[in-house]
Amino acid sequence: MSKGKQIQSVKGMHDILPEDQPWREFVFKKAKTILEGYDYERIETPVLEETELFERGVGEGTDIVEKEMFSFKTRGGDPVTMRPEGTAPVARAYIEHGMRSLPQPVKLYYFEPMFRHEQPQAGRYREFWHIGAEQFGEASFSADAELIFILWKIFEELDLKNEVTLKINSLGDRNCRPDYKKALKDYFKNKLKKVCAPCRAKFKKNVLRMLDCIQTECKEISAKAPQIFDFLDDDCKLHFKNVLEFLEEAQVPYILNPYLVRGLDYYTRTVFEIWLEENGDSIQLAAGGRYDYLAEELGSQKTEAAGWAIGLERLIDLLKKKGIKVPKTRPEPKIFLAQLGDLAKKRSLILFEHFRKAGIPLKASLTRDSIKSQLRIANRLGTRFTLILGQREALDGNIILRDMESSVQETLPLDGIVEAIKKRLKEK
RNA sequence: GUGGGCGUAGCUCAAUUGGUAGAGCGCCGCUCUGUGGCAGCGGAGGUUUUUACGGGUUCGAGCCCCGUCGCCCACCCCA
Repeated sequence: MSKGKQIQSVKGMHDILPEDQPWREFVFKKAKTILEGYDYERIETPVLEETELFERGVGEGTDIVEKEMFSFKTRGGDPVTMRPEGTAPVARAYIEHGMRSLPQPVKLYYFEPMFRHEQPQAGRYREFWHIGAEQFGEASFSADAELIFILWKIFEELDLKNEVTLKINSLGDRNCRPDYKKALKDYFKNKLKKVCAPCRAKFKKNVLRMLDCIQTECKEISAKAPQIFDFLDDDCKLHFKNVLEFLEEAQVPYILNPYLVRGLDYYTRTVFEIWLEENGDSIQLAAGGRYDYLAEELGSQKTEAAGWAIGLERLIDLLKKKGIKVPKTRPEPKIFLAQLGDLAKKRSLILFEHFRKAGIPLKASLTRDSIKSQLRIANRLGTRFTLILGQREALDGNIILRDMESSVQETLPLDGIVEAIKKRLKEK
C-alpha cells in the first residue's frame, strides 16, 4: 500500500485545475469570437494519427519527427502517434472528407492538446495546447494576410500587442528555393570549420536552419550569407510584397527577418512568428505560414493553404505576468442552503432543483448535520444569504432567510421562495 | 539527449557537528442543546517499514554515499 513511489501525473503533463479554467476560457472565447467573425469553423481531430501522417507531413528530417513523438503500436500492430502539431491532422481531415468540393477557401480552427516528448522547462510541456487556424484552397496572398491579421487581432484584443513582435519572412517555393539553398551551400561550404557542430549537421540536412543558429560565430558568418529576397522568383516576390503591403495598410507592425526559417518542412513562401522578448530572453508565442505542398505530400491534389498556431500555456503565462484580470468562469453562488433534520434534508434536494431551474446556483453542504458547521462553511464561501430549512420550518412550510452581513433573519413561506429570492437578488 | 539546482504534512517552510520529525496556514471538533465571522482549547494529517523511491555506510541517517524517478532552470529545439 505505502510501498513504492506515489503515483503522479506523467512527466511534463499537468492537471488543468478549476483555478486554471477562467484563463483558458477567457482566451478561448476571445479567439473563438474573432475566428468565427472571420467565418472560421471549429474542427476537432483525434489525438492519435497514423505515424506516417507526420513523417510525410511534418518531414522526416525534423526534430519533431526524429525524436519528439509519442509513437507506439496499437494492439493490432498499427504504428500511431499522438499528434505533435495540428496542421497535418487538419489537412488530413480536409482531404479525407473531400472538403475540396466545398466552396473554397475552407477555413478551420481548433483548440487541442499537442504532445511532444521533450525535456520540460519554463513554457515547455509534453502536453500543451494549441489554438490553431488553417485555411485551405486559397492561393492568393489574401489568405496569408487574413490569417496574420486575425492572429494579430487576437493579441490586440488580449491587450498584448505592445508586448510582442511579429516577425515575417518568405521561404520561396519549389521553383526558387532550390536556387537559394544551393547558393547557401556554396557560401557555407568552405566555412564549415568555423561554425558549431550542430550547424555542420544542418548543412547536410537542411541548410536553411543554419540561418537561425544563435551561436555568435555562426551568426556572424550567416550575416553575410546570401539573402532569400534576392532569390525569390517573380511570383513569390509579388506574393510576399502583397502580404507586406496589406500589413502596412492594416497597420499591423512587423519586422522583416530574412533568417526566419521554420522547423517544419511543409512551409512555403510566407512564414511568420510572434515573439515575446524581455531582458535578453525570448519566448515564441505563435507561429505559422503558408504550406502549399502539404496536401500533395499527403497524397492528394495540390491544395494551397496557410495557417498558424498559438501556444496556449505561454499566452496565459504572459497574461498572468501582465496582471490582466479575467472574468470568473461561472457566476459565484450567492445563496447557501443550510438544512437541519431528515425532512428538511429531503426537501432541500428538491429546493436545489427549483433554484437550478430558475438559474440561481446554490451552495450547500448536505452531508453536514449541525447548523453551526453549515453556517461556518457559508461564511467561508462568502455567500450573501443563507437559507435555513429546519425541522420546524419544514413542518410549517416556511424557510428562514438570513442576511450574512447584517445577521438579520426573516421567516418566509417556502412556497414561492425562489421568486422571493430572485427579487431580493435584483435589489442588491 | 546534455548540464545545474531541488525533493520533509493538502499548502508555505523549520529541524545545530549525523542523536526523539516540528510550526504556521488549511481541515475537523469542543467551549456555544437550531445560528457564521473573533478568541481559547483539542484532534486528525508525515501509515510505529514516516522525510520522492530503492539500496549502502553508521550504535544511530531528513542530513553522508550510490542508483532510480520526479520537479524547476538552462542548452538543443519548439508553441
